[in-house]
Amino acid sequence: MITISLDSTIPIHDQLVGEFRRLIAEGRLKVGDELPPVRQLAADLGVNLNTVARAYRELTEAGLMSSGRGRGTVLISTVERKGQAQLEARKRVETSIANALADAKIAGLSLAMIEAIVEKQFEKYWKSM
Amino acid sequence: MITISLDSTIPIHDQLVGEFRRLIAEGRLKVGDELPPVRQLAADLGVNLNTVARAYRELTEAGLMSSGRGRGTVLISTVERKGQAQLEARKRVETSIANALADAKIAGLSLAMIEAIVEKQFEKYWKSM
DNA sequence: CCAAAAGTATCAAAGAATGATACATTGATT
DNA sequence: AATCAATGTATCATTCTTTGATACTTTTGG
Repeated sequence: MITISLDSTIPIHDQLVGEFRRLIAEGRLKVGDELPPVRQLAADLGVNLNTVARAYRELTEAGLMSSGRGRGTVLISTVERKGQAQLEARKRVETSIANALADAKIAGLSLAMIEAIVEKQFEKYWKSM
Repeated sequence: MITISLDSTIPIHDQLVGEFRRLIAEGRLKVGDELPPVRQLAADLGVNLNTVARAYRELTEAGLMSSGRGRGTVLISTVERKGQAQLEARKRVETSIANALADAKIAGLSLAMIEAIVEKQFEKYWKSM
């Protein structure tokens, strides 16, 4: 369900945050669902428990999860509409899309193929709504 | 023409590579165009010349630029269709798009707004072709 | 009430990014 | 041809980030 790349240049905790946000956006994680304990997920992935804990902390600070000693970590929201966060999100998404499309174009992918990729992702997140 | 954020979590040399790839994809950098000397761009941006040099080196290793002492750095290609690079690019683009859309959805952006953002970027790169 | 399980805190170690400085090569000017 | 300025490159130090090892605290279940 969660996959990471140990030899990627992007930090593991960032990858983990991305994976969980993906699961949330896909609707495969619902409010009330419990996340695996940090030790268990860390062991499964072969990383340190602090790395997983950091990901959980960032998700918690984003208002998506709630963590507590002994209690575990649970999803409490699937959206973070924190006031002006939407404006920042807009810019962030814009540059992410721009970078991805530039990457694709320079790699020589055809316009049709790129459109297919984008369409596929849209359907993944908004098909059943 | 090139803008970076000094307090972003993403490394400056990565930002620079992204900026140049964007300029290439937009068609604002053409084959034969010379890039600014590392010292000049570094001074303009307020960073170390090694940071710029590293970005140039990565772009050179990608087959897009050609650098040499005394000569400077020049754009030699706008595409890198290195055999199996397209397959890797496909995956990379797919996860980039997935992450961006998940980010947007969780931030509470409307589907219409996200579609507008994506459409705008497509036009930027493929309008005049 | 106790023990197991969970997240948290602290500190060390490893690695990456950035900076300071010196070097080597090219090209233009004379 | 000689020289010099301009350019990328190499080397090393420094700072910051990430990751790891370990101990601590809190909750829950029996």
